[in-house]
Amino acid sequence: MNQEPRWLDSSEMRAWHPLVVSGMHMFAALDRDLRDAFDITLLDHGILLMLSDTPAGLAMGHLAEQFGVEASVITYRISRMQDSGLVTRRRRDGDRRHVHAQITRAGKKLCDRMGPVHVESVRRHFFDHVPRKDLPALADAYDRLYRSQHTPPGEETQ
Amino acid sequence: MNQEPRWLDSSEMRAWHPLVVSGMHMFAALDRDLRDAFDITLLDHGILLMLSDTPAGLAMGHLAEQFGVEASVITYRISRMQDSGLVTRRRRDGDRRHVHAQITRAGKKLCDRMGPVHVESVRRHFFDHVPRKDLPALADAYDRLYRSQHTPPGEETQ
DNA sequence: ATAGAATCCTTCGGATTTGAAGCATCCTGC
DNA sequence: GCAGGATGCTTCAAATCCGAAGGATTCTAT
Repeated sequence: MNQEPRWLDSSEMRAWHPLVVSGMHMFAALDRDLRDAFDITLLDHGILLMLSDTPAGLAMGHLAEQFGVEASVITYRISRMQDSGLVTRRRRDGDRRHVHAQITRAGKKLCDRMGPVHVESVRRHFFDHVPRKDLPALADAYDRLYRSQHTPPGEETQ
Repeated sequence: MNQEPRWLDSSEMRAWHPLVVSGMHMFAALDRDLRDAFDITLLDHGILLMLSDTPAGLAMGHLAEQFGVEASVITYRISRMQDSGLVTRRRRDGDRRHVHAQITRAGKKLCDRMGPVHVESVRRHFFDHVPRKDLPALADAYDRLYRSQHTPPGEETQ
């Protein structure tokens, strides 16, 4: 225990500082653009997008785990979006502890309206500044990161 | 005006979805680890780190721009960290509108204590899951992104 | 069967973030 | 000089997020 920490080497350091700073910057910018145009949060946008891919609905806990926020945040966000008519709550048969959030027709409609604006935002704050040649490595790296986050430990197939 | 939006092609799409979702997830995890261990926010940690590299202090607005948050957030955070004795406010000679935040000895000390814990967190939530071969591309991409964010428009050299 | 633990969601108080409004200081053109 | 605008920071109300506590449902071991 209490070993010498595994400090970053120069190669990692060179990647890390810009990644964390410009990452925070980028997420803030995407959030601001969505707020300005649609009065909606980047988190809400992500939730809606995920729900629009899953018409059967998703459990609250699953959404919380996806984005790494507390369960109470999802409860709150789904309630607000329910007030706006974008999603509904539903208890499916089976485990009655689960509550599934489901997108409504209005929610889908909003998603469609947000698409073009958001994709422009994504370009302006990310892709326009990143050379194409780096994309495969980015996709590879984040794909692995994604799987590591969303794979229950001890279930890595690979 | 009002052209067809520049949708993401398949290569971009494959990079984007994991990037945004696991990015949010990762930042949340880093934040949680720092809160658990030091009762401090990822943003505060970033501010302290940046101030520890600049003993002369930095203007509030400069910090806000770095992380892409509202100026009022910096005012609030610096006030709280001032209450904890981690930073001080100082008006330098010259433009008396500027207020410079400056790290204290206690702030530096906390930075030193956080270092080993945070670097482990960074490894666990990022580098441990990203192959080394992708690092150069990541560094390149985020370096360009960083410069695009922190370069006043019309001042791009090269 | 049933008690106790585990899981899933919600509620609630406190802390943080946002965005608009306000104050002080600096710059510009006259 | 000096009025008007621009810039930098702060203040304030409202929205959001966190984390602990609570309620309901399911699982596990006897």
